[in-house]
Amino acid sequence: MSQRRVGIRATIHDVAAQAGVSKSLVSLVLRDQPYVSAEKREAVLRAVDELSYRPNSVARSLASRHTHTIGVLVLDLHNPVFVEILDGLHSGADDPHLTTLLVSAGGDSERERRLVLSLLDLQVDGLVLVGHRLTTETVTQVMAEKPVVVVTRRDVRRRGLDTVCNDDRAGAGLAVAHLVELGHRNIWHLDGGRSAVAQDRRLGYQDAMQTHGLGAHTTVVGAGFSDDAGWQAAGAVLDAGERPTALFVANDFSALGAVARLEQAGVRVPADISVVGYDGMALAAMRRIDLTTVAQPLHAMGLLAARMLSARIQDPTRRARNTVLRPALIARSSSAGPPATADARSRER
Amino acid sequence: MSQRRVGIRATIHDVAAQAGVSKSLVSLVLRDQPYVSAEKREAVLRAVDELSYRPNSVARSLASRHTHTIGVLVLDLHNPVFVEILDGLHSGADDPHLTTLLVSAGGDSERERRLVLSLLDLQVDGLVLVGHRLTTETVTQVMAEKPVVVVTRRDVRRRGLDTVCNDDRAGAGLAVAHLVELGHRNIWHLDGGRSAVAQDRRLGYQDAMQTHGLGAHTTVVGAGFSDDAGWQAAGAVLDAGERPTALFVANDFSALGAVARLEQAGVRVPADISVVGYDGMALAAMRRIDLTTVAQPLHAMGLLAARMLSARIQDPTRRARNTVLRPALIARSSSAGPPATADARSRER
DNA sequence: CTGAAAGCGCTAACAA
DNA sequence: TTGTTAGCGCTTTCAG
Repeated sequence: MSQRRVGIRATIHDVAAQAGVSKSLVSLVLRDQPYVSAEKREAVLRAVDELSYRPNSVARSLASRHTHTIGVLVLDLHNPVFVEILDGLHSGADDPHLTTLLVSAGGDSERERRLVLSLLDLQVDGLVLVGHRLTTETVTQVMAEKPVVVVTRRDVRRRGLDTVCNDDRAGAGLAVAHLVELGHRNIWHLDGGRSAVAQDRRLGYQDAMQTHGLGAHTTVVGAGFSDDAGWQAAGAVLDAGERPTALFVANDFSALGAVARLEQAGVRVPADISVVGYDGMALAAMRRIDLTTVAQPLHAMGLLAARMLSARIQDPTRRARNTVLRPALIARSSSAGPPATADARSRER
Repeated sequence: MSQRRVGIRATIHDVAAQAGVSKSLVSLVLRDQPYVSAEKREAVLRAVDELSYRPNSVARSLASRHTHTIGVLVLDLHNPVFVEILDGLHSGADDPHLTTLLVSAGGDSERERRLVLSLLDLQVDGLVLVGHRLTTETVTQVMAEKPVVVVTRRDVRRRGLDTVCNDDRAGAGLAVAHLVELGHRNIWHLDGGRSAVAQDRRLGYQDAMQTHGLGAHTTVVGAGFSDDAGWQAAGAVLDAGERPTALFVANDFSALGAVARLEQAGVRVPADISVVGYDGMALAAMRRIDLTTVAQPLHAMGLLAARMLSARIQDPTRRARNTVLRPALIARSSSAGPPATADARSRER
């Protein structure tokens, strides 16, 4: 048995020596190529086992020009929405020979750029951007090197860029329809700010209000996507002369902040004001929270992104698709009918 | 100007040709080595720029035997506790030349093993395990190849394994002390199950109760680390003949589940029963939640792990440390004094 | 079926 | 200072 220093990995060379064959033969066996005699194959496998040999994937990549590795940039690991997309991504990339490398810069554009370039330098076979703050220029540059799929954003439009999103406008429509169906008419929107996603949800809200003949009640209060933003905006709602009976909030976190503010002011949810969020993060289903929300098909989005990427890696000439998935409303205990008015109460008798 | 096919990256060879120097000279310039004349350096840099050359780090690693890359295995990205540790890790590894590769298998031991081995095959310079479900055997095998730091677990004890944890027993003591100080005597514990961490917190609770002369009230209800586990266990508490005035729960998620169950039964928190969690995840600070908790210094733990790893990469012979950080109690609105008894009320006059 | 030989793109002595 | 020469560990023709 050949003697090796501890801590130093055996190489294909050691295995070849141990098995009494050539390097190439070992390589063939390891890559499951046909045309290797049973005896030799067995000898090689035995040597591999004895030496606990594992191929050096750096060397392998250098020679073979592909790494069986995909890189994933995540905008923000603190946001469960993205993490749930990652779950889908993992189930769509469950080939045991495929390694998924995650990277995140917490939304810092410059750091994101560096990380993505590092991934490229590591020769990943493709990239998934689960949300990002990259410049259009950087995205273009990256696409020129490797296949890229973008999830949740569709504002960066480039020929050849695959995207997976949910239909934010339609989703906002679902929220409004749900509330209208419960009997609400005075429905306000706490918006998400200036991002493309926030804008779509706002437009969806406005459209839907119009459609339901509620144009006169359309009211947008500036908020944001954070707990705190929802808290502040709800404060503004409370200060308004006339109060709505329902709030459609741009995302779940903000909705939670809004609920907290309302309850703190003694306004009951949903008895006095109903609240509907957006995203459908698993957290919203927690018993303590139990928020009605428009759920994006997060898992499906991740899964699809993984499939689109591998299709593109297989066939780089494949035509890029912009896939838009339909969200679904999940009714929970933060929404109910509007408080009965004296008028309504008398009619109920 | 040399002609290259699109989509194909320039190599050091192209740069050398373009600049009219040798490959080695380019390499020297790129690695900021001294002893390169200003003119040549400039010529190289210009060529690099013109060709948008970026070194292939796979080739670089193969030749130089190190990758400037560290691998991080995360037990569960859905748990904010781990994500907050990651934040610390990133700030401790903020060298722009260092890339941190994240990998997660959602607690699947076998997949974790494969991922960690992949990372090793990619020749990462070191590994951080932020929670893990690896067997002791796998950890030992991994340590034999590269420096490893384990965060949050200290049950796998190996010479040469660095670990960073918080002091769970002391933390449990803080929770009990807080409640005792508020006037509680009948304090129960909803535990976290059989893991080493859960056990430490349980033991810490039991010790502390003893210390405060409350041994007779010591009651442990089996629960777990999830929202749902807390919900169930709180149900059991409600069904008990005599009820405690305070609950110390094994972690924040479980505590949230418990609070939800109590409130659903009309038991007010903290008016009727106080609840203290453990971990100090940022989520617990959300307005809607506002949970009193024993906070681990998550950021510091991550930061420290990063520093320990780089120290170990620098000097592999460095003696391993088992660092235990002190947690701190954060009082929020889920804890208050016990409900005044008739007796106490009369005394208050 | 098997082995020899030529790289993959870069670093690292060693000369010059 | 700069260029030449060997590899790093593996894959991949191409003979045999």
